[in-house]
Amino acid sequence: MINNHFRRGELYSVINGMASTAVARRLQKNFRNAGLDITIEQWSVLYHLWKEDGLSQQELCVRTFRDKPSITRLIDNLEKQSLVKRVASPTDRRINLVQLTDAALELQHITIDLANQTMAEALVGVEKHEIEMVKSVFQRVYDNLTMTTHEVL
Amino acid sequence: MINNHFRRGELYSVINGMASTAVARRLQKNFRNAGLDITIEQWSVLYHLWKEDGLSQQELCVRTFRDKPSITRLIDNLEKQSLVKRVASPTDRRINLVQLTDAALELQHITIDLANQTMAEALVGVEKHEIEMVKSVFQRVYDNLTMTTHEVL
DNA sequence: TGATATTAGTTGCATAACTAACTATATGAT
DNA sequence: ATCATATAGTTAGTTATGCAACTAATATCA
Repeated sequence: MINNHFRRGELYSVINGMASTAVARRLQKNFRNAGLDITIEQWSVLYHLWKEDGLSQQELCVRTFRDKPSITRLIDNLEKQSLVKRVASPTDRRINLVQLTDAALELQHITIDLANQTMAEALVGVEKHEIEMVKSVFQRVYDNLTMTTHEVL
Repeated sequence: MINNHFRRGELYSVINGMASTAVARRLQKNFRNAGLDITIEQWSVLYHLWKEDGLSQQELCVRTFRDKPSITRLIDNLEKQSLVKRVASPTDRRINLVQLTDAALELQHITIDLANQTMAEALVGVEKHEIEMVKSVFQRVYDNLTMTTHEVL
């Protein structure tokens, strides 16, 4: 019974443990070795802006699964490094549109190559269908938790 | 080609994104709602001590995938809350053995139940064999990265 | 034995996370 | 038009993470 408890308790560490920590650290190290002075968290924000420039901070919260203060400070730090700038929305002055600078556009290909390379290293010996299954499981986990959150609130 | 890049880049967010964030937040919220004033990181340390009490800080680093300063400060905070105490090893005075207090022993069943309950919510609609596959994939990812780390260093 | 290297743990610094409380702007109801 | 409410973003406080540099204790070996 205790054994059963522990086995299930370990599921948390599976989802939130060794693999994600190891991948994050390796990606950060690969950035650093390439002389890139950005964190993976900053990179993940840039990543969404490369897909669609000029997103609001609120929209970045949704897409990166972060809360508002986290995005505020990530944008602060990205702005310090002149990688993005905040531009007030012309139609709603509450909204900051976050826009990439030329410096950030230059980082795109290098960093995405590094991310691909890192994931390739990480996924040696993992089949395509296994990756799809992990994605699908995680999508269900996310849906389970966010849907019940809304119910509960 | 850019599309291909982006699709692969997204793998990082799969491993380190929505699902793990959502599970961590839910577990933390469930602790809080139960009046438990510990963080999930503190809980993850206690979890390993419940399995084996009196581990050294170094051993806790290995088991929780954290670096030494992280463990130092987690133990600091756990000690402030009187959940663990540091005891110098009798055979090697460099080593701190971390021992659970009675207060921590009392938390064990409640928090493990909450973790089980949280994982049960998270895993609704996920088959046992899918969980096993995720575990297996993550183990390979971890091995890939830690083995090449040692090679490289 | 004595110099050197290794190991365990701590401290300082920067970034990031969550919560709660706040400001400013916009929306809606009366 | 006005007052209440909702939304976008910021600030403050606590905890956590990673790296680098440090101290203290032990191990190695010449």
